[in-house]
This record gives sequence, structure tokens and C-alpha cells, in this order.
Amino acid sequence: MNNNLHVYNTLTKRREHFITKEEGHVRMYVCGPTTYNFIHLGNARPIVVFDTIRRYLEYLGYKVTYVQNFTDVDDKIINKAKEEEENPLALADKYITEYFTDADRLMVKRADIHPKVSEHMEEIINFVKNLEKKGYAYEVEGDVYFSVRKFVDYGKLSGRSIDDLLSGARVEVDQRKKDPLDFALWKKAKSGEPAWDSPWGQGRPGWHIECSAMSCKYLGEEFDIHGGGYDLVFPHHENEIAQTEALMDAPMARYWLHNGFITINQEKMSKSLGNFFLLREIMEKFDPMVIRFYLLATHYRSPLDFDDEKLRVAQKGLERLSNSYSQLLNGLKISGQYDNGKKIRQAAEKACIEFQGAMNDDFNTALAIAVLFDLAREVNTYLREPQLDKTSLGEAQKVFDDLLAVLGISLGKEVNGTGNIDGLMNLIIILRQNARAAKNFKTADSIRDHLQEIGIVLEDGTKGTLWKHEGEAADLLEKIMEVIINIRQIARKNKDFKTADLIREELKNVGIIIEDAPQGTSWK
RNA sequence: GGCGACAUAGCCAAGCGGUAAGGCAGAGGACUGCAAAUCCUCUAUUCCCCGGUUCAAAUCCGGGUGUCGCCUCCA
Repeated sequence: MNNNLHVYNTLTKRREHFITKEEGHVRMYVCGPTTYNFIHLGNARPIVVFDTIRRYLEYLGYKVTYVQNFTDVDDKIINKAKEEEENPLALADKYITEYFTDADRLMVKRADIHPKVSEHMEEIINFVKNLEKKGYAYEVEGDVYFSVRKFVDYGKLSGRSIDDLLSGARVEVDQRKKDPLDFALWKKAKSGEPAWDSPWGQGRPGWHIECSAMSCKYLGEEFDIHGGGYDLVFPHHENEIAQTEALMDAPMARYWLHNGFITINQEKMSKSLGNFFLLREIMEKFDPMVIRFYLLATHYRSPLDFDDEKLRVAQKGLERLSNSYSQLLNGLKISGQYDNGKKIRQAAEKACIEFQGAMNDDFNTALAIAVLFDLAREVNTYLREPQLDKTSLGEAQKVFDDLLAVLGISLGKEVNGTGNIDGLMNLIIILRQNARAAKNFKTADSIRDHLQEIGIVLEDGTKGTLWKHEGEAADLLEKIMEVIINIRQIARKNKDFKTADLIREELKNVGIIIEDAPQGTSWK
């Protein structure tokens, strides 16, 4: 495939031309979470980043095989399960479900395969067995270790030598190991812990082996992209490389991509520091799209500092795009055939080219978003024209849609259903009550008639006015809004600004903003 | 102690040898019954500091300073 994509490879510490092993097909593996809690914002970054990378590769026309694992057998899970007196695997499963709830809201596409450790014991055991057979692993009393010194390239990813690592060792060394840096491939079971049968007795896998075994199973040797957070470079990915390449005598992956950290006051957000924010806590205050936008507004390898203010800024930025887009859709409705659209068509084409240029440069989403802002300005400018060309505007919309889809950002109006409808109906009823009080029965009846047309029946009783709805509820909110805007239009025409402003104020209270423009009134 | 990354306007943030994107905030103007949205203009002679290479450096090299990360579980 002919592309101009360059990616930064942690392995070579350089930006390299991206060439897949197999023409037109990207095989990628991303380290997923250990599921013993809801995910936090730090977990969300790689999820969103690599989802975006995947989307861009697909946009370029690649077939992408995307594998993201779940670590569901692990010390932390076992401990948490003990605390909560639950079965460890059930607990892990529960948080896998919760993971999808969060990831879905962030518009993260499902991986093609989401392998779990617990379902790949056979592969893992075979992997370890073969390493043992090749002399890279040894057993000590039911534990199996990888012999680091046997793998000559050890340290090539994290850029350090075994001796560097030894001098910096901060952990107590298990004396049974041949070398302090040797790491566990298989751990002997302690009583009460989940365990599986193996040639070395009851036990469970070490941390790193799962990714080697599962990536090997689903992607084979030398797959194209291996991704994860920067903190996985050492020891996790270093050890994966050692295990995999020792066994296969082939490179594990061609490109190693690592995202930078989320920080709080410039300090890494992490579970061990306790300064983390659960994604769903943040989603209570901010729309998931705002969070995604915020995550993508900085290049993925840079650190990203988090606080509410930064999300508010992201929200403002996203609103700018959102305003532009919904006004584009409005403009499309009243557009026709005119020949004044050249400039907007050029802008759309330029945006497309520049967007690709940005993404081709190691997935520079920050720049790509700037391109979107430029397009939005061009669109906004064009929208002020008295006549709008449907074809040109349509092209702009297509570009908007395509590029936003790559970033995984949706700008659709979010409708909350019944809550809003109740509020709106209350408003209409008050307005109508006012009209009736002023003996303006013509207006009052007109409101009732209009509501009748959309299937809403008003009943005036001694305790006030009740309403009920019959028939199709699909576009109810839109239809009600039409009626309200209509009422307000009439009020404005009659210079009854008090009523018009009251309507605007009340709508604001239920979260709807009215905008008067020369081409008519719109809402969001 | 070992290894590594980063330092750009009030804030966030692109930039990868050719003369400082974009967003937010702010100022002024246009539009408007008001408001919002939108449009136009302005806001870094300069990119932490000091040297060097080059016709040309925010970008490359050397030395400082500061911040952060990894070396233990972590995305």
C-alpha cells in the first residue's frame, strides 16, 4: 500500500515510514486493562489513542486486525476479590462489562478480538513449556522463570543494559532465581487462589506471558503495531519481547507505540499514587465526547495534564465545532443550486489534505483538530451568504463527517427524551395560560391546534391544564420545539419581546439554547 | 545512583533546518429589539539560559538550569 504515514517507534527511537509486513493489512495488539476496578482517565488515554490510530489506518484503506486483551488473572484481582469476598474471575468479568460501558460511551470501537488470560491457559502453558525446552526458562519449586541473560537483546526496547538495571534494582531479590532480573513465567499457586494444572503443578501465569501467548495466537510473529502506555515499556514490553523473540527467533512486532501519561499537577496519574479519577466520575460532569476531544487535542506521546478547567476549555472548543456543524446542517436544509460555493469546496478539499498530512505525521491529532477548526471557520463564513449551494455545502459536510469519524467524535444533538419534553410542555402551557389570562384566545387556540397536529392533546381543567400524547413519539421533541419557536416568532412579530424573552429564558433552564439568525431560528 | 523525556504568548498546544498553526481567555469593530452564535482586526521581533555548526536554528551539536518519568504494580 502506498502511504506516507510515519510513526515514532520506541524500539528505534525514531520516526519511521510505516510499512506493514503484509500488504494492506495491519495487525495490531494493544495492552488492555487489568480489570479489578472501573477504568480511570489514565486508562482511557491509550484506549482512545489507539482506537483513533486504528480508525485512521482503516480510513487509509487498511484492513486492521485489532487485538486488545483483558488481564483477568492477576494479584490485584485476587486481592480485591478477597476483600469483597467474591470469586476473582467473576469480579474480573464484572469489570470487563463495566469497561465496555465506559469505552462505548467514549465511542471506542470494539477490538476484533478481546482475549482473556483465563481463556488461554493452554496457549500460555505451551509457550512456557517451549521456552523451557529451548533453554530459556527454568523451574524452581513450581515457579518457572525466564533466564534474562540467555536473551542477548534484553533491554533493547527500554534502552538499557542488564548491568544498568542491576545497579538500579530497588527490589528485594528472590535468591532462588539464577539472576536477579529473571522474571516469572509461571507462578506456583498459593492456597485459595485460582489455579490451573500445569507440568509444574498447580499455578497461574506470570504477568507478561499472556500478551506473548495471545498476540502470538491471534497475530503471529512480527505483527505490525504493539501499543500501550509508556509505563509498559519496562518491564512489561521488554519482557514480552524477550519471551516471544527467544521462542520464535523472529521480531515480535515491527512498531512499538507508547502514549504519554495523564498527569495531575504535573504528576503522573496512577493507582499507586492514588491521584486518579475514574472515567465515570468525570463523565458525570462532562460529555464523553468532550473527554475524547480533550484526549485527542494533545499529541499522544506528550504528557497531558488534567483538571476540570482543561475539560471546560475542551468543551468550549468542541462546542465551536458543534455549532458550526449543526448550522451547516441547517444551512443544507435551506440550500439550493447556486454557483457561489467554490471557496467552500476548496476549503473542504484543503481540510482533507491537511488532515491526512497531520495524521500521517505520527498521528498528530492536535494538528488534525486545528484543521477542523479552520474548516469550521470557512463553513461559518460561507453560511452568512444569502444563498447557499447545496452541492458545495454537502461536500463540506462529507469532509466534516469523514474526519470526525476518524477522530471518533460525534457532534449530534443529544436529546434526553422525556425530561426535556415535560419541561417544554410546561412552558407551552404557561405561555398559553398567559395568553388566556390576557383574553388572547386566538393565540391560545392556535397553540392548542398546533399541538393537536403533532398528536398532543390539551385538556383544561379546574386544577390546571393537562396534556397527553398519542401516536408516534419519535420526533416529539423536535415537533414541540417547532411549536414553541412558532409561538415565539409570532410574539416577536407582535413586538411582544417580553414573551419572546421569557420563552428563551425558560428554554435555557431546561438546557435548550435558542439562536435567532437571518435565515430563521434554530435551537440546540 | 543508572537511564530517558520535556521546556513555545495569560493558559492549553502544533512545529522535526527556510523565517512562530490552532484553541481558550482578553481588547476593539460588524451583525442584533435583547441575548447567543458568527465574522473581521489586534495580542510571542521570538521559542528556559549560554556557547557552537549553518547563507539560514524554536528546530542540529555541546554545556547549564528547571520539571517530569522509568529502574517495584501501573495505561
